[in-house]
This record gives sequence, structure tokens and C-alpha cells, in this order.
Amino acid sequence: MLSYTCKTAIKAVIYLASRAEDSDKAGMIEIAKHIHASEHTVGKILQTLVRQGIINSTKGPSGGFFINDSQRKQPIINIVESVEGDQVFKACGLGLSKCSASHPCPIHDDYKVARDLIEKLFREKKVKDLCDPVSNGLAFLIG
Amino acid sequence: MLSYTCKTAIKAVIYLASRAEDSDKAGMIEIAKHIHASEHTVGKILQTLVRQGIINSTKGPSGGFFINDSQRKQPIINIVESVEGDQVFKACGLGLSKCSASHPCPIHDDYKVARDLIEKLFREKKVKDLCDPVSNGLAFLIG
DNA sequence: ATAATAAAAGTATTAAAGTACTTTTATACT
DNA sequence: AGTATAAAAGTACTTTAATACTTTTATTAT
Repeated sequence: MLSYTCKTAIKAVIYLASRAEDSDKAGMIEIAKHIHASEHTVGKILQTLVRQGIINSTKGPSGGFFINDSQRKQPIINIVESVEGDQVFKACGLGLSKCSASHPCPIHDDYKVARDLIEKLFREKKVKDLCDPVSNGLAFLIG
Repeated sequence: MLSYTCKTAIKAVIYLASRAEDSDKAGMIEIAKHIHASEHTVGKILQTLVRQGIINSTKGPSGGFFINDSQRKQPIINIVESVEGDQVFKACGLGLSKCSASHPCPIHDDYKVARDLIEKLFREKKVKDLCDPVSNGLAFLIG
């Protein structure tokens, strides 16, 4: 249900956040390698995330991408909304612009329940909650 | 969460099913007009649906698209799977091919709950359930 | 200062989704 | 039989998303 770009963004952030906080910054080649994605694509995506304040980067030698402790505590929805826009969890299931509680489409209420659940999931799960949950390293990051 | 094509397909089928069963068949121009979509696009989509047995069509004069009573009773998921493929409600939230109950990704269980809910919605709602539910004609079909 | 590094930023290409158009084929009515 | 109708089928175009590449800029180390 999420775009490939969005899934890749989440995986990249999880990888970043899974590294020791005081370790060196990660370059986009390293990140791309670990999540099995194109380094160019990863670079583009991470640029967006830096601009949105989801992660940080520094240029130059020993530069790279990194994430701080307060960013580790942010919800996954921050990533999703940065990539997909902030209307993802607002849109009607049938794509009607005028669908609302007062002018509902036939599946309005049922769809809203499911959509709200996904929104809740991404809002409650923090970046750090997704780091190495099964003690199998980061094997789950490669698709 | 559904593609534009898929939403258009659902709307077209709802329009068809909302017509009196014994009325004339509907041409793609008529359908397109009522759901505010391009007639070419609608034609392409309906071709697919006919091939999948979701709806019917006849060629020639007084030909057009129509839907029978048993097709009216089919669930919306038939339309969704015809357009999006049958893996829509199977895929991992992070896009991992190897994610499964035994090798779950960090959001596997929570995501599955929401995804199953949407699948349930589309599986339980039948085409006829979506016809003219608020007695405002078919105003809800135009986005 | 200079050179090396690495992301930022911009541009170009590719792939996929969506839209438009054309030709063919089946049907019904003269 | 011949003609008109209307979808089927196939092709081409457009737009957008995704990927690849290039140039620029900031930083560090010498």
C-alpha cells in the first residue's frame, strides 16, 4: 500500500537508527548496500528526509547521514508523510474529493476504520521500535 | 491506497449495477460521463473486467456493458484483484519478499491486522451493497 | 591554501501508469 | 446482403514515478 520509495525510505532510516549512535556517519553507498537498493535512489530519498528534518547529514570527508536520539524517538509516520505527502491517511477509499463524514461514500466508515488503524500503527511505532527487533541483525532489511 | 485505475473500475461497476437490471446496456461514453472519467480509460478498464467475468458486454447496436444478478452479488474484492493482482492483500508493509509469520518484519503483525481489515471490507461488501446507499441518486460517484 | 571526500543539487534516462486514437469484429436493423 | 452501431483489440502518446548520472558545494585533512 506504500510506494516503493516510501518503503525504501523507512528501511534506510531503520538501518541508520540501528547503528551505534556514536559510530561514524553512514554514506549512501553503505546504506544502499545494506538495504539492497540503488545507491542513487537512496541518495535522492535521503536528501528529502534531511530537508524534512527526519535525519541529518554532513558533507565532506567523514561526512554522511546520521540520526540523533530525539529523531530516533519520532514516529514512522513522519517518514511516510515526508515521502507520500500528508494526505495519505485522509483520502477517500474510492478517491472522491467530496467524500466526508457528512457526505460519505458507500464504504466511508468501514474504510476509515482500517485506514485509521494503519495511521495509528505508523504514528505509534517509533523509529527505534523498529530497530533489530528479532536479534537477527538487520537481516529483515533486505527484501 | 488503491490506484486510480482501481477506484475508477469500482465506480464504473457501481454505476452499472445501480441501473435497473432490465434497462438497456450502458455504453462506455455514458458510464464515463456519470463517473467523471475519460471514456477511453473507462473503455480499457471495462475490457479487463469483461475478460475477468466481473461484468458482461455485447457488441453491435444496442450493445454495451451490463451486469447480471449473480455478478451483483460478487464482492468488491473481485474488482480489486482483477485490476491490482491477487497479491494486494498479501504483501509485506515494508515490501520484504521474505517477510512471513515465521520471519516477520518489525511491523508484520500490526500491519497484517489493518491489511486484513481492508481485505475483509472488500470481501464482505458486495457490488449491490454499494448501490445508491444514501438515496441521493449516484451523486457520490463523481469525485 | 590545496587536495580529497562526500553529500547536495540538478539533469537525464528509463519504466510504468494512464490516456488517446485507430482498426477490427460482432451484432442488429433495414 | 448491406449498412450502421458499438465494443474489442491493438497501437501510440503522455505523464509521472523511479533510477542513473553529472556538477556543485561544503567539509576535513594535509
